[in-house]
Amino acid sequence: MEPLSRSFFARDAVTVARDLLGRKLVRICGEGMAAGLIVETEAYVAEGDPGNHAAIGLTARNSPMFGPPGHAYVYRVHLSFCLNLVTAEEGRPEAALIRALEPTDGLELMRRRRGRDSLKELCSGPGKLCQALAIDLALNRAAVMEPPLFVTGQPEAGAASEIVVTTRIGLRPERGAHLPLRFYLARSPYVSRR
DNA sequence: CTACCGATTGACT
DNA sequence: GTCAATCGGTAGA
Repeated sequence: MEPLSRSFFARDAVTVARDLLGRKLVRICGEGMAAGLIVETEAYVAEGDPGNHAAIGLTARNSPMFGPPGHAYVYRVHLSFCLNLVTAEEGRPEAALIRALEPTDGLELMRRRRGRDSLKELCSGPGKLCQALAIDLALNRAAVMEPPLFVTGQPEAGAASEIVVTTRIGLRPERGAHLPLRFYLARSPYVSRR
């Protein structure tokens, strides 16, 4: 299936975050392919969002968010990595955080990387899926419209695509914790939290 | 240089 | 539910 191209990402983060649900995130490297369906995302927006890393202005870390859409913004938090897909337009820092996948391809590879057997423990969190797909700082700023990392497929249709909108995970109250910017597939058992 | 702290996870009560 | 691990980004002296 064809990777989604620039125009998909060149929209506001909320629209992209919702539209990513049900599509497939594919990671290819020397060890093989690992992939899963995106079942949970969050949006970080340019205006009125103190939880956005870019809310403090341009820094060395958040600079990928100020670049063109369709690229990865990968950062470390504690011992984990998080993958964001930059959206909107250059100079307007918005991104969609990938929070959980339903594992579909390369299950044994992901099990080995995670050190867990259970399907539900492979990609049910932003740090978990980065470990399962071998995503780290080496992919920061990389285009996500071509191998080794890209998104493909059509969104789920019908009842399976029912979307729940809630508040984002892990933000302190003053960082916009009340904003309805988290999205997940209502019927998926692979989301990080309910 | 130091101090603080986080868009997390896993182990434990 | 609670809490520690562990490291780099950021601000400030």
